[in-house]
Amino acid sequence: MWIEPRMSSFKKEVVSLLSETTEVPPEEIASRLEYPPDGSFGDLAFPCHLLSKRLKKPPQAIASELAERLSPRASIDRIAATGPYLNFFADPAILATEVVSSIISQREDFGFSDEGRGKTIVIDFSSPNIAKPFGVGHLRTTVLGNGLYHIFSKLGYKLVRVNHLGDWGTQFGKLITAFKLWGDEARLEKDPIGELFDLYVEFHRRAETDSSLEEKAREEFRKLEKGETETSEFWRRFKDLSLQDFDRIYRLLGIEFDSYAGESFYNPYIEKTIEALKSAGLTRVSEDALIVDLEKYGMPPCLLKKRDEATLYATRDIAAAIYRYETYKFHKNLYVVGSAQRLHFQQVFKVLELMGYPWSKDCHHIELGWIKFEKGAMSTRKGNIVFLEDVLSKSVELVKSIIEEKNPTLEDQDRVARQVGVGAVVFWDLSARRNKDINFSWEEALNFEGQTGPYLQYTHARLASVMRRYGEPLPPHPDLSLLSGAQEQKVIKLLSRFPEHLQRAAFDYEPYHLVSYLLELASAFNSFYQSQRILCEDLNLRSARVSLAEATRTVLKEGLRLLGMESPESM
RNA sequence: GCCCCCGUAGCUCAGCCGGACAGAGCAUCUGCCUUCUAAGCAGAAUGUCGCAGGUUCGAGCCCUGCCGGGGGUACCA
Repeated sequence: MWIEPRMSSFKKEVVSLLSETTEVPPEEIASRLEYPPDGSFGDLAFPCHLLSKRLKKPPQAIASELAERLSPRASIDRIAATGPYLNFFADPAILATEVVSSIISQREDFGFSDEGRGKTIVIDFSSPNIAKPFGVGHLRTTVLGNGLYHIFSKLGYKLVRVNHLGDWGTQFGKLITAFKLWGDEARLEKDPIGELFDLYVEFHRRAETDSSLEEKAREEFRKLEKGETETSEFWRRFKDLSLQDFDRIYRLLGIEFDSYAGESFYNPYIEKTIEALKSAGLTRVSEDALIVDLEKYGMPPCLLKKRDEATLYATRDIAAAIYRYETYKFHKNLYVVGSAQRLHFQQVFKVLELMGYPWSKDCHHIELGWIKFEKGAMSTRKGNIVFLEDVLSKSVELVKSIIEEKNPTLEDQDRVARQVGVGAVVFWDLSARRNKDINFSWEEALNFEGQTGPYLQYTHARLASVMRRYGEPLPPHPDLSLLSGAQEQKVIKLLSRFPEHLQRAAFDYEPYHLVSYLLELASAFNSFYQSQRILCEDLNLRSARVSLAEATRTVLKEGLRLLGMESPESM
């Protein structure tokens, strides 16, 4: 059960009041409290169905009885029964003062927690395959992993971002074979990824009719694993060229890694790992392959070595997990990888458990849905793929033309276009829960209206603009109790919930929770903005509203940062 | 065959632990820029929550079966 670790003083008050009178433990009360669907019902609701069995009374009676007995205190303004619900209303003045002033004073640290102090989380994400183009399909793991990195960091954890490059395996045998047969040296220099990609597609096309190619590829990979010079040279070159290409994309997205230890990195640890498995009596030979039998656990066997002695990715993942524990002593070890690999990770984690590692339970596969095309799935092998770089640059171009049309005098247009263009694509990817398959369409990924990244960025720019117009230091002692209007209160209530949404996003490994929260916040603010003037005549009210605007700006900006997006000051 | 995920408005998706009338955005239609950025706001319209049973005071949510889509199921990752 998810227990919310931090509460506003209003919620604490409600919890303790209810707990005292009903003798239900505070934790249970806290976990049962709901936000009413509509503000007119109240700010927090306690469903009395829960007590109805114990007290042998209908919930409606319990609610009205409790409403009679309980008296409001401190930050609780009013208590009322509505049907089976007991509704609590927060004191608007106290709430406004508490929330706005704490955001103003804590600034971007608002929502920070030290729950993760002294704990390390290893997060494996992005992990593209060397020598293949970086497709939109790779966006999910990259953006989601980066989001989780920011979110957990904010909760005080120390994060180790690992880019587990796919730089090993039979695919390199294929590439080397193809390059030897049909490679174009000059083109490799000029357009490395393009050349390698075409060779890869060519290989698979020809392999359909020529089965000797697959055999040649396996032979090349065997040479690579043995460290033969000529083969290793090819590999090294392909890898370096690819990394340069990826680096360009990571810079555009503002993503960094702490380690690029990919599959090849663990090569020296493989034999040791296999020996450990053997001496633990876990392995056996079956159909000429070395396996760990997992039938007892309802899973197919975990393959460690193929018939031809070459290793598989399960072997490398086992070695990598052990390495990561020994190196980082992680509290959690996360794999942000497509759900297609679910069984693979179940097998790997089970093998680690059988090896006697108690930390195997701290390894989690953060499953992701696919990015699909209307016309069937993407496949690198078949060559139908949309390059992420094309999507990003198209988006940036489109933003540029919109700026020219809407805000031609804007300074630093290229920079803003990049921030907004990239932000739109990043946000699009985060705009559904992570295990959902999403369809790639240019129209949707490059939409800038409604629930989109640019909408949030625009709201931020608008706030920044108001603050510029205000042009003075923040008022030192605003009377925040003046923020009693319905729209102001709605924004304030949402601001107060930022920490819990953050917490929930971390708990579920689901940045989407943060996404939907930010949309709600932006919408509530825009609603307020449209109907009330912030820089109004009444100076006391102006001070209070400016403070509210600044608090909203702070939370929006910080939220966007956590999602890996920038917040332009104007756009 | 077996296992897993998904099915909610024309489209894309929310719906927290079973709880108040099933909600947003896009698209469509109607208003609002001489006042803080209209990439915005206000409003209208749109539903057999895949189908059939069951559990429950109460089911979009839990259980069973079926239908449809996707994925996995020993030498790709």
